[in-house]
Parts: sequence; structure tokens; C-alpha cells
Amino acid sequence: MLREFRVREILDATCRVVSRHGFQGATVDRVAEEAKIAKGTIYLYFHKKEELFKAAVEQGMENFTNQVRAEVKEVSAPLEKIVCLVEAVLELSDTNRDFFKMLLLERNLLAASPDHPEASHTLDLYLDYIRFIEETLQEAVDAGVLRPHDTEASAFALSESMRGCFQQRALGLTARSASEDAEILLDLLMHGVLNPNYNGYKELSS
Amino acid sequence: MLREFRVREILDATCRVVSRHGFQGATVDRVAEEAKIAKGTIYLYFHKKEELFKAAVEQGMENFTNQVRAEVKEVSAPLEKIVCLVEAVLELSDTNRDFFKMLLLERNLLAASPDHPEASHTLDLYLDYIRFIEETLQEAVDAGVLRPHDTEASAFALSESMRGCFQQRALGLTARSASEDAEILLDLLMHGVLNPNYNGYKELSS
DNA sequence: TTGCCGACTGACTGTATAGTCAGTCATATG
DNA sequence: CATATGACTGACTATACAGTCAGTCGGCAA
Repeated sequence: MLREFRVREILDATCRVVSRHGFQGATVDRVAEEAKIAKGTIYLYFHKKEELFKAAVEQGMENFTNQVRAEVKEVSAPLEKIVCLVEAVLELSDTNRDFFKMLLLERNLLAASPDHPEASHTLDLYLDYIRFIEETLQEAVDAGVLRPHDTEASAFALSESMRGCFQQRALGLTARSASEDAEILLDLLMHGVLNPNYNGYKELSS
Repeated sequence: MLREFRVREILDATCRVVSRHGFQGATVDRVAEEAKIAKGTIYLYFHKKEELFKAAVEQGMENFTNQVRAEVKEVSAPLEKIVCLVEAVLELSDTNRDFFKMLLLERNLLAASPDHPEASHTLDLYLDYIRFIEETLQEAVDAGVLRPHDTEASAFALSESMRGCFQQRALGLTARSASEDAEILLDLLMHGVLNPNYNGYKELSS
């Protein structure tokens, strides 16, 4: 379908423009130029600028989480699932840099907090992603592979740590590859940093 | 000094406006209204809108890191320092919500990545903060309290996890207090999530 | 009393840009 | 060939906002 092709083309251009200029500098004119179409054409497919940006974010998020879910579904052992998840997230964020830069710049999640119901779907997508991480961790707890703990908290910490890895790369602060980051992050997540031979601090011992 | 008082007043108003409307919706008119002064007055103290926002972010970051540093300096045991750091960060972010919401919305860090030298000072402040976390962790490693590992990576993961905790609270997704979050995060950081009785996955064992 | 100073004001201007719409063009149909 | 359809265009309008500046006001000094 022509319609679908155009929509995709416009959303891709939007990602590129936002990742280059931020939401501030991302004008409809620039998106049109990037997509090599007239501005009016964009308004044939999207009613408002906001709608365009929201669609770009949400379509990207859906693609992303679907791909991660698909990767994780390939393996069955609970611990391997976690490894696979972390690798998939970091590798996908490395591949689709434009989209992830846009996601990092996304402010609607917060703007949503008081009373912006339009942004709530974006928030829902984000929460679905977190919940998927949480379920993957919980499965491993249930299987006895991970110790019992607050998996919602660890899901949040893990997702933010992965986001941080990507940001580090986007800022050019690291030369590590996505898979090296994955290895380091998994090691931290699994074992923590406490020296097993040290017993001086009982309060923190499990 | 009158000048200093006005500047502070304007920057505080800026934080409130940005935290409520985001950078998009934060106009100089609104800041003036919030600070209960005329728009022209703002231009007596700041040359450009950008300068105003940058100053608000940087002043807030400096206050924040100075307070964290001061708290951590109070204790001497390496492990206690880490506990103190996490508690201080989470409690300060809970206290100064307006500023931290603004910080979460800050896009200059990324906008900086290609070639925006104006934003590099903001980036430097951020990196100083990371480095301070890293040093605190490294001290504990050197003292044998933490196992040897890549402290730059764990510093990054920790700072992003704390940021995530604050975001969770800003979005109203958690009822936990800052100190409860600190406890959970420290437990994760120290011990990881792997079940110590499980030995099926050698690759990840230390 | 007069004149000066400097902090502050807010109406005004210029500009960037969101959104519109009358018109073009290529293709399909009778 | 004539007419219709619909995707597309880009000049145009309306608006919101950054930044300006002539003017006000209170205090102070001569």
C-alpha cells in the first residue's frame, strides 16, 4: 500500500531529524526536506506536528520491543533468556541509533505525569517493556536460578543501566562494543560488586 | 548582593517552569510570570534564553554534586561512603524535584554530542559526577571491600539506576520512599541477583 | 528643588514556523 | 479526446515567541 510506504518514509525521516536536531529544532519543514516531499504531504498523513512525533516514537518502540521479544522467545533456559534480552537490547540500540537518540530525547513520558492523557499510550508502551524484563527475571527466580528479590526494582535498574550504556555510546564516551557492554552489565547484574571474601558489613549481606 | 538574589530567583523560577512545561513549553514570558518580574528584567541578567536554561541546569548540578560530596566526606569507611552516596543522591533528588525533573528533560547532553561546544560544560559537570561515583567505588575496591571490576561501568550503571528510581517516582509509579529505594539499589549493586546456590551457568560465574 | 542614576517595565517588532488551501500533474475512465 | 480523481505541492496566513528599548519610578546627592 502506498499509504503505508509514505507513512514509514515520513516517520523514518522524523527519527533522523529529531536525532540530529532534538525535538526543539525538529520542524515540520525540516522533516519534509529530509523525506524529500512537500510539507503539505505530511499533513495528508498526520493531523498535527505532535501526532507525527508521537507516532514516530511509538512505532519505533513497538518495533523495538517486538524484536526483543522475538529474540528472547528463541531460547528457553531462564538465565539464557536474560542474557539474550540484554544482548538484544544493546545490539538493537546500537543498530537503530537514530531512533534511540530520539527516545533518549523523548520528554513526553515526564510531561505525561501530571495530566496529559495523550501521552499515556507512550507511557504504556514503556511500562510494557519494563514488565517484560520483570517477567523474564521473575521466571529465573521461580526456576531457582536467581535469588528471590524485588524483580520490579531490578527490571527498572537493568533497563536504565542499558539506557545508560547506549547514552554513553551516543556521547562518544566509550569505545566498547554493544556485546562487551552486555557482558559487563550481565556480570554486574548477576554477581554484584561486593567482594565475596569480605564479611565486615553484615547489614548488606543477604 | 541584589544581583545574586535576582539571579537565584530567576533560576528557581526557570526550574519550576521547565519541570511543569518541559523545555518546549518553557517560554521566557512564563519564567517572568513565575518569578513575578517583567520579561525585560530577565534580559538584564541573561543575554539569551539558552543562557538562562543552561545556567539553571548547571547551577543546579553544581549544588547537587557539592551536597553529595559533602555528605560522603562525613564518613570514612569505603563501604559506608557508597551507602551514603546512594542515600544522598536519592534523598536530594526527592527533595529538589523541580530541578531533577528539569535534569531528566535536559537534552543538551545529547545535542552536544556532534559539535555543540556551548553544551560541553554541562557535559563536563555530568562527567565529574560520574567520576566521583567511580572514585568512591574504586576506593572500596582498593580496600578489598569490593571485588576488582570495571568501576567506570558500575559507576555508570549505578548513576543511571538512581536516575531511574527518581524517574519512577516523578511518574508516580512507585510508593517507595527514597531510603527504601536506596536500600534496594544497594542490595542489587552489592550482591547481584544470581542465586548463590545455583551453579549451572559457569560462564557468568566470577 | 532639581537632576541624575540605575533597576525595572511591558508594549512593540521581527522572525520562525505550524497549519492551510488553491492549484498542478499524472493516471485512470468513459 | 474529454473529464474525473486523488496524490502532491509550496506560497501564503496566522500566531507565538525571542529579544528590544523608550519610558517609569524611587532614591539619592548637589
